[in-house]
Parts: sequence; structure tokens; C-alpha cells
Amino acid sequence: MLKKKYRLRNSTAFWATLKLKNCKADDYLIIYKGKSKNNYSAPTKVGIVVSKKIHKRAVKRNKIKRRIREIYQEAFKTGYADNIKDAMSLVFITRQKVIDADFLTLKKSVFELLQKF
RNA sequence: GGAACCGAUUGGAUAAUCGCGUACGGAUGAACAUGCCGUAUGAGGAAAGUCCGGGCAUUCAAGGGCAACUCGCCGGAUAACGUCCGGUACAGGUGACUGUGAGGAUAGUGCCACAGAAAAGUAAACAACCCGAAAGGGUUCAGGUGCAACAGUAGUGUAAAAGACUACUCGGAAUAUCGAGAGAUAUUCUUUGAGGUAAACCCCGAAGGAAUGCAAGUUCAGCAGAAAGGUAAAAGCGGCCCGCAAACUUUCGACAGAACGCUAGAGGCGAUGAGUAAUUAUCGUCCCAGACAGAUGAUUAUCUGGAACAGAACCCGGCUUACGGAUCGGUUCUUUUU
RNA sequence: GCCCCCAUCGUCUAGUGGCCUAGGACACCUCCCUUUCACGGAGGCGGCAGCGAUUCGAAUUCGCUUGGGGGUA
Repeated sequence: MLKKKYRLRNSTAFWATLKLKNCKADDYLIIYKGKSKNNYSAPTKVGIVVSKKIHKRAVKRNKIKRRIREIYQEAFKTGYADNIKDAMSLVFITRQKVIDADFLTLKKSVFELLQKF
């Protein structure tokens, strides 16, 4: 899982990232990429949005969040996420179909989207 | 052997790799560290719905009254409750057992469509029977209607009938006994023995300050104000009134970071005593999440099986709803054998 | 998280417990009118979120569930 420092935590940062509209999408996810960093040592912060419309129950929403974090962590290590390392922030917005996706298809989807940047 | 009923417990485990929150400790280092390492610990029986009751906090003003709200067989338990336990009555089931929003309809008002003579008045305007040439008079049992029609069955009686009378049953009242009480049983009297609806208004009884909810509130830091209205009357103060109070009110704009609140509690577990039980007293023992874009996951293997419902957000006690299985205890009915 | 509100034809809405087998407008379908379309006229289709309870009787009263919407820094 991601540590606290790697997470995007306030709503102004979320809005700043979303306003840039630098995004890629498929059936399951939309990924927004934030501004490039000034200071290279600053971390790339990640935010995940799972709306209540996707599923009513908190358990399922939490599970989706955990899976995406896990996948991001793996992508970061294996080098799939190299081309977003210069960004200040990254926001994952989930779409309706994500509730049907299992771990492997979600993983594939995230990796492909990250490569597009 | 089969079919049921009731209660209780459990709510995945183990291993491997990678990884997260909180607390404490350690090493490097002047500090800083997207820091690093170690140890401990880390979601539920419903954490859910937010339907009740409390604690806690703030506001209102010191108080009084009204309105409104809530509950409703009896007794007990509890901090409190609309909850729980035990009992009563009624209803359902062969039974174990289960269910019940279970005060009052002569305190009053309203409503009871259609049908029906009539839907609650000292009732017959359809119809039936008797008398009479007719007009009309007498009787209201049975019929039909309807959710509901002023007791039911059998007889006596009568022109034919009718609680008109008799017996039994149901209902009501009184008295006696039993019980803490709701009530139970027995005896006697009674046909003046006059419907339903209060989850319609309402009446009676009982208890409780009210409102707002931790996004309550407290502290620190930071901060920016502008325009309009108003001068003793309006506006303000928990719904209203009595009353209180004495300078602000409205609109627009800006800022919204950190800490406390925050988890030792009407706490858990065990033993003994009291009680039918809910519960409670004493003693011993344990410390068991505290986040703030919000921590328990991913992959693989095995275990009968690709294991249900589902994620703490100030904290407790309930209720309700969702749920794949597994285990234990008690009880009933029925069949067969002895 | 906390606190509230709502649910009636495809859409927008009426609706005193019985007159409701739920009314109206627009939309849709059929027919008439017109050379044809539109307008107009006649007719039709189609609904009380779900499950229980109270009541003789529930869209309406009560409880639970489901699905929407709003407020609150």
C-alpha cells in the first residue's frame, strides 16, 4: 500500500489536477495527470475517487481503492509509471464498469493507460 | 427412524512473498530526511438503517403557564427507553411453542360508500301475518341486504308470532374466596342484554426543561473589509404568551490551517452469592482501533467449498433489517420394535 | 459523518379513508377531416416504489425495506 506521504490529501489539489484536463481513459478508469514538478525530490501524490454511484456499500468501494493502490505500487516498481514520475499529482477516477472487473483486467488497464502519457 | 419447535455459540484457519495505520524504542545526521530499522497492536454480529433511549457539549434567562410531542393489560429490571424478563387475557398450532399498537365507544363530536325498511334511533316508508266489504287498524317472528341488523339452541305459548315465558349456552352486574396486581374460580341476579371505528378528532392516566448534534464545542495561529437599513419603535431572545433584554440587523465578499475533544468505559473475562428470570452485589484479572481523500490488501497453496451479509469515524444501551455454513443443548408430535 | 425531505401513466402534475375500476395536460397509437402535412375532432394505450399491519374497505393511516434529492465545514 501507499504510504501517507504519497497520497493526495486536500480538495484544492484535486481540483488543480482535474482542471488541467490532461487525461487518458478507457472503460474502467480515467487518469488525470497533474503539473510537472519544480523540485524533483518532491513525491508524486496519488488520489483515487470511487463515487457512491458505483456501489452503495463501503466494503466494495474500499476494495476497489485498495486494488488500484496495489496496482500503482507495482507499476511504480516495475517501471511502467516512469513517464508520470515528473508529475506532481495523479488522480484515478473510476467508472461504472469497474465493479465487474477483477484484479488482472484492472491491472492491464492501468498499465496501458500509464504507458499512453 | 421421520417431521418439527426453542435457546446458545461461531462469523474462516494455516503458510509463503510484497505492502498499510497507530504507539513506543533505536541507529545515521547540525538540522532537514517523499527518510531507515525493530517491537507491539490494528473493524462487526450486525460496525448497516439512523428507528428509540441516555452520556457529553453548546445555546436559551432566574422562573411560570399554555400548546405540541411521547407512551398505554399487570408486576419487575434498568442510567434510561417505544427495550428486556416474568405473568394475565385473546388469537393461531395435534403439540413443543409462537404472535399481539391489549386504557376508554352511556364524556362529547365525526364517519360507517353501495346494498338495505332501518347503520343507532325508544327504528318497519320493502315485505309478511291477522282483522275488515273498503278506508284503515294491529303485530314485527321469519325473509332478503350488507363487514356489521339489537343474543343463540330446544321447548312452552299464540290466530300466526315474539325473552312473552322455561332450561342450557354466551354477555353484563353484584357478592365471596384466591392473588401483590392484571385477573381466575364459585354462587346469585339479569333480556334496559343499546353495533363498529380512537393506526378519526378526542377523553383518562403516567413520565420527562427545550433546541441543536463532535462538521457539538475549546485553544492557538491567521484574518479584510465594503454597502444598505435602523435610533427607542421595529428588529432580537427555543413554537406562543407573560416576561427578559438594551445595540445592532441584513446583503455581498474573504479566510477556513494545527492541536485538544478522542477513547479506562453505565468496559470485557472468570468465580461466588441474591433472584424463576431480566438483572444485580462482592472479589480477582485484563487494557483491547483511534483514522481525517479516511488504515487489514494482492497473489499462490492446502483445509468437503473459486465461503454469506458486510468496513469503526464522539461513546454506550436497545430495536429493525441483511446473512453462506458449522457446532452444542433442551423440548414436542408421529411411526416401528421390545 | 450528522440532520432532513420526497416517491401517482413515457413527462409534468390533481386527488376529504368508500363517489377512484385514480382525474387533467403534453407525448404515443388508431380513425375522421385535408390532394398531403400541420391544426382540429373522436376513440384507445398506459400509473399509486415494494412488503406487512390497522380497518368491512388503504393511493390516503402506521411500521419496515428500496430508490432518489437536499442541508451542514
